[in-house]
Amino acid sequence: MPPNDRPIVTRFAPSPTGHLHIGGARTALFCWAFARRHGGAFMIRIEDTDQARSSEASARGILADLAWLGIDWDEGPTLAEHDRAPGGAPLKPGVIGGDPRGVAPFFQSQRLPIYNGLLDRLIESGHAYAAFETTADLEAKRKAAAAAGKQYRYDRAALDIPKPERDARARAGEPHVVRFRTPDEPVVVHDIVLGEVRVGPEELDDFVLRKADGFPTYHFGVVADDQTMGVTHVLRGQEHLYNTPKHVSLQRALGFRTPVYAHMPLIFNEQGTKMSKRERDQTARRWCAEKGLAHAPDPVRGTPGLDDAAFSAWLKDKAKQLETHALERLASEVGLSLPEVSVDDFRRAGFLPEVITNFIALLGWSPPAEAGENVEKFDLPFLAKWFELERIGKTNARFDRKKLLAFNTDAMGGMSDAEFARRWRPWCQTDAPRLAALPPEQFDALAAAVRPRSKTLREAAQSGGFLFLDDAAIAYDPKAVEKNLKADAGEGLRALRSIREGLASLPSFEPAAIHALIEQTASAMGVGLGKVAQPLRVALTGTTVSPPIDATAALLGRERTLARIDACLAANG
RNA sequence: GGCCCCGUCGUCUAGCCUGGUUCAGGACACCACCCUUUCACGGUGGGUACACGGGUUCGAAUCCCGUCGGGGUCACCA
Repeated sequence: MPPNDRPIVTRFAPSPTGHLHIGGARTALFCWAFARRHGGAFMIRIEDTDQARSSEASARGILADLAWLGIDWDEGPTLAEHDRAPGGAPLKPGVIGGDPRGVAPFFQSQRLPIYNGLLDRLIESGHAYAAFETTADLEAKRKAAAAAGKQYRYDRAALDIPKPERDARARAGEPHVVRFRTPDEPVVVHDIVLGEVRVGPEELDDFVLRKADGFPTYHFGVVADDQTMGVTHVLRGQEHLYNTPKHVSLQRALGFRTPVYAHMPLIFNEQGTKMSKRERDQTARRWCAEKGLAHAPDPVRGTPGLDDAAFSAWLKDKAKQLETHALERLASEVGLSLPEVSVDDFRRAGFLPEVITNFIALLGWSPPAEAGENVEKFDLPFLAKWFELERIGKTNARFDRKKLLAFNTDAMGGMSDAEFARRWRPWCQTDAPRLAALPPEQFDALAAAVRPRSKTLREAAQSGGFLFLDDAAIAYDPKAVEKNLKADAGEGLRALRSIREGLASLPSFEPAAIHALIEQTASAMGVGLGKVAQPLRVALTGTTVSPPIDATAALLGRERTLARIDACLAANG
């Protein structure tokens, strides 16, 4: 299947305009898996031709996200070990990336001479020409076409200018773009996933190859680079299907090979629309509108990005997006959880990288029967062993966060306490520093107490929150107090006083001893365990939910446990 | 709107290419029960799908056509 007998080279070519999107991660994963499966090379190329939106920081972030997922590249920008996000998938130590075949640079912004050389050839052979319309001119023409109910296509007005004059004006430095003279012939694309896709010449217009700023457009950059960098297989989302005829047509004009194409189904959100960053703003906006908020909630009101003017403008305009930090501060302040859309969102939400790669691999792909009956849980080596383009489906997939969560829960449940602690620590270092600062023995004990009942690393961290309450000023949930302390003529309070005595004189303040004491207390009172455990839980945490109560008390230690019971008795007794 | 792609449980999918072994298998979600010191986990059981309509065929989820539905795309963004 590889064209000729060249070794397979796949590439993932993100444009560095933000975080790595979950859909992009799947594209990268499939490119990676295909290369691994066939002993080929996987390359990263940064498509930073949009000077206004691209940033080096974004490129580095995307690289770090890929490495975190466990997707390594054979060729491309290098990423040093210390630049990888903590807690990522195990990858060989050292530097990822490099240039074994000598096809660098990997940033398109550094390949301008290559594009310009190719462009000269194209202009020379009459396949491309300079055009001088401004963006405003074109916009007007588009509007006019729309008003007339007609399909807009570039009218080739520039071709009416005699070639010598065109070239002279371009040479003289008049601002212009270079357009491709699209041949008047249909193009048939052979796609591994979709089959043959035929596009007539009336569908293709003379698209731009080089922008007025001298940078190539996506179409031109891709075609030039895939050829010069020896790419054999192009895997990308179906939203690119219509670009492919353009690329094939260009390849012919340039005498280039056409790589094998595979267009993958799209990933949708719960609402059945494309997953995008906007969703996060929409979620927050909807919430604020429902609450009838006129300005940001007090603690965050007026903080950067959340001043009254910005907030109300954002609230009214669906197209507006809050600055990332502002949006997240707002959400965390009001306890709203934003839908995750980028890999980093998922990382911070406490998902494990191997779970994410497993899950997204299943969006549009499934293992062959030979790999086992109904296999659904698998790791990267499995994917590298069994991945085939032929098994990529055609139908768009909805991203089901509940299923992802179930996968993550299973993965955490399958870990030993020690392994969990080892994996949890780096996450806490970046996302829950208070926990990471705990003494190692206490951290490990907390990890063990919290692991079996947590679905994500973040949830585990939240479960440990009780440790950081002020012993003397715990906020008691009124309903919990009523039900567990005051009901039945203060039965809970009696249990609390009784267990306090026992706790004070317990020789060893270990979970097992505490557990035994709770049992004794309960049986002495002639009640079930819950009648003792729950009041104690309310006293220690203010709520009815916490890790196992014996572990909770042991983690707190005798002194703080007694202090909290006394404070509770004082406040509610 | 033009062009194109897609259409199996609520969701992700297996099966479709090479019609019968499938009154359609798995997973998540859901419901019920069990377990239980909270919250979770876990266990057992359950309901739910071949979009619709025509063909072809002894026989269709599987092949063909149409309808409807969903999506993509129509930039000096990628």
